[in-house]
Amino acid sequence: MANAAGVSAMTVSNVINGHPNVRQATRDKVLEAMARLDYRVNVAARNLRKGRTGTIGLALPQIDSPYYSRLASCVIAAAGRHGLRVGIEQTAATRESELDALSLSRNRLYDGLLLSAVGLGQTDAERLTVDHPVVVLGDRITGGPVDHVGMPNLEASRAAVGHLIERGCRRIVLVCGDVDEVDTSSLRHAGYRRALSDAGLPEDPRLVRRVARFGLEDGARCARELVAGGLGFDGVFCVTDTLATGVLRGLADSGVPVPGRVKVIGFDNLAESAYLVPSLSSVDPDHDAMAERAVALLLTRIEQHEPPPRYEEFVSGFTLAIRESTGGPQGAPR
Amino acid sequence: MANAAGVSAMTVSNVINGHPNVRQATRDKVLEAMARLDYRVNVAARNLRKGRTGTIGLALPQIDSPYYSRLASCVIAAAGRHGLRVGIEQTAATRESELDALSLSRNRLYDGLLLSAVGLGQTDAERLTVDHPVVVLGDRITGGPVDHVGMPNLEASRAAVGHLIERGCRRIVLVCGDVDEVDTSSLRHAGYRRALSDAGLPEDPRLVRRVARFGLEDGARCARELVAGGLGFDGVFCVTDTLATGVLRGLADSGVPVPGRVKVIGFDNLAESAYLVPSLSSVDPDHDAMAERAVALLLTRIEQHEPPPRYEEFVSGFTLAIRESTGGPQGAPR
DNA sequence: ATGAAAGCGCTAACAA
DNA sequence: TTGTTAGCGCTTTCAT
Repeated sequence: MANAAGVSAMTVSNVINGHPNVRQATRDKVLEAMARLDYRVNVAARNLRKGRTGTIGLALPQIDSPYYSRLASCVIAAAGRHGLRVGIEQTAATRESELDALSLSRNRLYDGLLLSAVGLGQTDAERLTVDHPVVVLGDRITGGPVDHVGMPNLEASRAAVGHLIERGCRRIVLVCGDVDEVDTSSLRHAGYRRALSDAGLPEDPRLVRRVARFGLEDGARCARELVAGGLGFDGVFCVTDTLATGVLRGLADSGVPVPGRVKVIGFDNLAESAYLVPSLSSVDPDHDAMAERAVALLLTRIEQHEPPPRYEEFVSGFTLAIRESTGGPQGAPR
Repeated sequence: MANAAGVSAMTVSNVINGHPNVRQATRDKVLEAMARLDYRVNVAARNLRKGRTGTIGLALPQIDSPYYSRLASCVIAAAGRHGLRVGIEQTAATRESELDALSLSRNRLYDGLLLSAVGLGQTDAERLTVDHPVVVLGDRITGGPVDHVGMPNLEASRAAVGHLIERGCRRIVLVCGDVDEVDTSSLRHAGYRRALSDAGLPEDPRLVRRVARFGLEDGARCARELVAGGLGFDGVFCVTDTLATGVLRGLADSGVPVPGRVKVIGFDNLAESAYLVPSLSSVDPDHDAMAERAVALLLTRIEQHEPPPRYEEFVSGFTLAIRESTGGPQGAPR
């Protein structure tokens, strides 16, 4: 390539990287040769030389889920704005695969890792203080010793349940996962309890329903069991929209009208939620802000390779999207 | 690293790559040193030397859609089975970005590219015969000169519409995109027409509804307009489940009972479809088979770098998932 | 069974 | 402004 343009490799490099000290005539000569030979830089060689790949890893349980695919989309967009590309690693929510994803960065496949932790817990946090940048997403690991970007779990859940109460619900079910560890379920459980106590409503532990996984089928089954159990309830707060979608279906299976007899609200505000019948009310966290912050933070850590003086903790804002499932007026968006 | 183990770099390399000619004692010595130093291979250096990255690209319009995230999931799984990783490129369905994705492989970031073509058309097919392997997915480019993996569009659409007819529908709407070019819409349009003619039903061009995009909102709007238009129809075949989900919502907005007055069937069989109210009947193509075939084919092309003697054309099988929206018995899966 | 030499294609540092 | 030198860490080839 350099020969073809009649210059040195260095000059070609300077042209490609837009360095200033190249005469226009030389630049043109190089560009012409590049076009003529259909030249492409060899990224592998550049990576080796620079010790950077320009790619960050995003480890998440499964891309094949409305929530995570949206997260991925936001992260890819944010990374693109910073000139980075994104490699996706699916961990199936297992602790082991999440640790595997870490070592991929150590292999210098990635300059840094965004880890959506589900299998790892707070006790693993120290394993994440490795020699390359890591930013943790999700609710399992917070407060260091690692940078973290998360959601306003407690406040948003409190607002969601508060909304159900405002709409007249008095016996409100919480559909969540295991609440014994610090994670999404326990934090949102805390918000649920807070909202009840705000309103002076009693807690009935039988109304806290735990599901093993956050799938559509789990929500549907849970709702059918709930109705069959004959407990009596007039509101349901689900810790994810996917669960809530399943719950709506399970309630339909059981002949329970929504929002007539039971009101339902979810969390995540998936695109699909606005188009369900009835449309699903939901907590809408600021996904874009989270992704942007996570990528920006990771990039900072990549660029200054000393260990950070202090660990960053970012929590996004949120709004409530009120729709038919809690008696809101709206059908589908027009 | 080599020094630490008291051997040459070559021996370390042989151990890492599992070459046979290493004495057990030597191997142990190396493994011990690797563990002690927490050694990781430098993938960039390996890539440079080998001229391969072990990563394939997957270019698709947007990861943030139930259909494409599922495709990605299947492809990542299939690639994993073949020891490859996957880089995802979002093209926003534009022709330009799809061509960009091509040059990323030329940069040797990827060993080959799986291109889910939406912006490119048949006339661009020749631009895809480049010096690195490409397999095209989707319905825009078929029959070479490039390898292609696709769906049984005509037969599956014919079966879907045939099913509506069996269930008593006589005036069946088709919701699709532009049918003037060869693509998903035109192929499924052909299947629709075939099913009508199979049954001796007349075609009414007013029942063919074109939408600009395949989003939830497009389906919903289309359904509302359809009802408002007062045409009279008793069945709807949508070319994607996302459109169908929107249509169900639009019909609900218009007070039209499904399946009572109108029956609806979609295409793709998304996970969500089984949990809608009513649950959505759909064509279920074999996504896993497509992904597996596409990755296997790409790998073949990567390994034998001569241009292929002939271009491969793979079409997956399909089944129909019959649910409530066409009068099927099932509610949500139990 | 192990090692030495060479070089993949690029760019940082320095020299001209 | 341009070129020279060197080396990133690995693996292919060939020698021992």
